[in-house]
Amino acid sequence: MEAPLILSNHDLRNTSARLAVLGIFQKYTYALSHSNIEKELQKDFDRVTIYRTIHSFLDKGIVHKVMDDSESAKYALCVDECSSDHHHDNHVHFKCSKCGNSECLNNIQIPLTNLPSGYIATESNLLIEGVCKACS
Amino acid sequence: MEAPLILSNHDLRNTSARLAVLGIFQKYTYALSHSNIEKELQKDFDRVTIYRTIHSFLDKGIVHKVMDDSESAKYALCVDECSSDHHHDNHVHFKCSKCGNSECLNNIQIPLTNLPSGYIATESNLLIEGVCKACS
DNA sequence: TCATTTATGAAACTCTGTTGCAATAGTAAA
DNA sequence: TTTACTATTGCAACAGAGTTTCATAAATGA
Ligand SMILES: [Mn+2]
Ligand SMILES: [Mn+2]
Ligand SMILES: [Zn+2]
Ligand SMILES: [Zn+2]
Repeated sequence: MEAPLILSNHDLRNTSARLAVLGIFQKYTYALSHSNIEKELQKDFDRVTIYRTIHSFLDKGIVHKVMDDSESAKYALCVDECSSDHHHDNHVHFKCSKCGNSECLNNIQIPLTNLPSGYIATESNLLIEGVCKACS
Repeated sequence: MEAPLILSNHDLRNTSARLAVLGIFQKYTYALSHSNIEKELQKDFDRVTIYRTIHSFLDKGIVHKVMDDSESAKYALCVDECSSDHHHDNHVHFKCSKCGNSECLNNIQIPLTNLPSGYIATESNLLIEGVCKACS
């Protein structure tokens, strides 16, 4: 979908910072951190603006957080129709130990796990590490 | 096992900082961050010493990193015989959204997942969020 | 006890992320 | 198109996590 339409569909104003950041997310197939995005941007937006842009995308369901054992948070585009109310990101994340990239395996569901009695699951998050298709 | 023995078994010198930090890990059933440990310590050790202590425990296989969507890294004692060479921590981690604690469910194995061709898994990490036994 | 090696404390630093506030830009209605 | 309103931006200042360097202190084994 076109970036300006994505923004208005998610009740966000069409600003140049948001269009630029969204364009970068669309360009890459793996999860990006704040610093990845900052380096990739042509025009210099303020660091804080980039943080706020990521937050608004997260809040409106344009991106989701990708867990990773790295120090800084990473984010990737949501594929399904996500909204402020609900994220549909029950897929597996794969981190390649060669290239370091984390990607969403959108077609692979996280298996249900039998928990001990007394534990109630509401969300789950599976990160698999290894070697990705491009690196193997 | 006694703390001094654990240290020498893992080729670490018996220092007061390490004994104190190890004692704190043994006291809690959930994963701890650097700042959790710092607050819990009676004697004031330097922040850097605590960081270095955690690193040496991680390196020698006394603790393992516990993934969590929180900002700072958390660590918990290894149960099996872990070493510098290999961590045996293929268990599930459970984060309670009420108390905020992350614990190791050492008896629950992470299920194997069918990856697309070209992907090779070497490690996996499953974080389940919900309500823990104590809070439910 | 002594020599050697490893650990610690202190200071300075980097990187990530947040907050408050004044200036600016987007939007929808006139 | 112009206006008015509100959301967004840039800037500065801040807080927290984690690292590096180096001189001093403590642990270990001889
Ligand atoms: Mn994803
Ligand atoms: Mn664990
Ligand atoms: Zn790769
Ligand atoms: Zn709980």
